[in-house]
Amino acid sequence: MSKKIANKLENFSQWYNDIILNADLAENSGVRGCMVIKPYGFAIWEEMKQVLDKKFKETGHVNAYFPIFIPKSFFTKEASHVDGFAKECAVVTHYRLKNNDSGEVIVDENAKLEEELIVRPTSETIIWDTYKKWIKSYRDLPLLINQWANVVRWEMRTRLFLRTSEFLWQEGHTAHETKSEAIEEAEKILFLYKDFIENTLAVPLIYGLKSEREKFAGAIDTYCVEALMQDGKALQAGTSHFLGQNFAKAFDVKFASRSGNLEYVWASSWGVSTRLIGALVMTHSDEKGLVLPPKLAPYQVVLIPIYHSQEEYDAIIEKMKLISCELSSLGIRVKEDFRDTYKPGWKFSEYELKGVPVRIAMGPRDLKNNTVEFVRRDKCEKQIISFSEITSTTQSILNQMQHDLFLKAKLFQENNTFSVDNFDDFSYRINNGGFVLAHWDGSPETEDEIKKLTKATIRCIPMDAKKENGLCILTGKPSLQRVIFAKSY
RNA sequence: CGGGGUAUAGCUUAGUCCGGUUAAAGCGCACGUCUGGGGGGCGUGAGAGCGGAGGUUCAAAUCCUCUUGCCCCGACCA
Repeated sequence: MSKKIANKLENFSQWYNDIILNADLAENSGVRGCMVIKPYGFAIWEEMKQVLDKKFKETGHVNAYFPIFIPKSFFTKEASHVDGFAKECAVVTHYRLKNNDSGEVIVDENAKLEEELIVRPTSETIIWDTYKKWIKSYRDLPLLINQWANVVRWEMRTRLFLRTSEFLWQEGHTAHETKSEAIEEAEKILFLYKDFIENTLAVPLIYGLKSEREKFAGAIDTYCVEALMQDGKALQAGTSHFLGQNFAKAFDVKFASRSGNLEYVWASSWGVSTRLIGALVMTHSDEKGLVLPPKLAPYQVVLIPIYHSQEEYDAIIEKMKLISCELSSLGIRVKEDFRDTYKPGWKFSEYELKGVPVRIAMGPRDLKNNTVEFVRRDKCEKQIISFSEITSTTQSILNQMQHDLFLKAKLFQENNTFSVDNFDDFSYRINNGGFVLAHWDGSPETEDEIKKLTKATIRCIPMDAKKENGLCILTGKPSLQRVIFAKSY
């Protein structure tokens, strides 16, 4: 092995970086805090986009595109929104360069913008400024729009996929006639995300509401889905916000209601980002490299010939092309790696690093016996199967693997979820990683104090949890239900 | 923004303390060859003037000054 992957238990961060670099998903760029998403990593994002986009369309949403630049005055209209983002905004102040006397390129100070432009950290403001023009009557509602875009948040410390200064995401922005419709929309999307992430990414989640401290700047309520990574830290995987009438009021978006009154519209917004690729890596991968759930794998099956002579090569390739056609016709994504410039062993390692779910190899021995060597990535066990079984075995293994990855991750999550009733147990569990269910008195001050003492934050307040009287682990004040704490990314 | 570290070939690093031939190695790359069921072996070769600027010296990767990038810790972070 010429490529080395750090031990996952000893150095999780290094392991994570090694997986991404060796699987060729992304790399750091010449721009501080920004990454290059390489073709293989982008292919995974494209798979995600395709599945999600279809779900959005099926639920009545349409795509559109809004500008990347937001005039500062728009941005400052919603007070809590500004507070939330002010410290991490990139600002465009000039529109021209020139050469100075020494021939260096400098900013032309005479080309200062009259009003600075904010590079969008999210698009609520520009979108609501636009919606004001679009919404006049209840007949214009609901307005259900999504956009696929990049956003910029000037982060102090960055990590590939998990936190970069620029990232790709989708953001949905909807406008509704009534409060309950907007809430219903926010919840609908929450469950759409949950379904997508659990069934397609095979990443098990917890879901619920964010606390006052953790919710989106400008929202009334933030719903979230959270996943537990293999190092015991939580990762926010998606959020959906009920915005109330906050943005409608800030941007004066009113509509004539059925009863003829002018009313402010009700809003939601929601998003998931390329961070999901980070979640995927940290949930399933192992010491050998990336492990991809079949539904998202750019290649679900890779075909690798093993041969000595040209005659063997020709005969094996001919057979493999038939297999390839047959699998493709079933909608299975197949990669034929018939290159003569790399050896079989090298290819085996390469596709393990890249997490391709199924590897089918065929050598002279197989050709004679009408068999292939079949290996599924998560188990890495070889089995010899006959030609006639290839399609059925592939189909069932892909399904099984998708299922098994989820179950394995789910089991990990369950084994690392604890319920505690006093602060000592709480600290102990938090330090060892995992989700910790505990009573909390509901005050932001207590949440802050717990964060200061243990670095744990409230990941979410479960929506479907049974009510249970208890005492706050920090203050001893009464509490009606447990909330979920964890250290997080 | 505070504390610490680091910068030498495409990559990973040695050399720096204590200045002295043509700056070294592994991986990768190219070519040849033997190979071929798990990143194979052997041989040949190309490739850097040591982050940048200035200084000390007969002589600087090595010493001094300034500067820049990156990494880690902290602060910060929906």
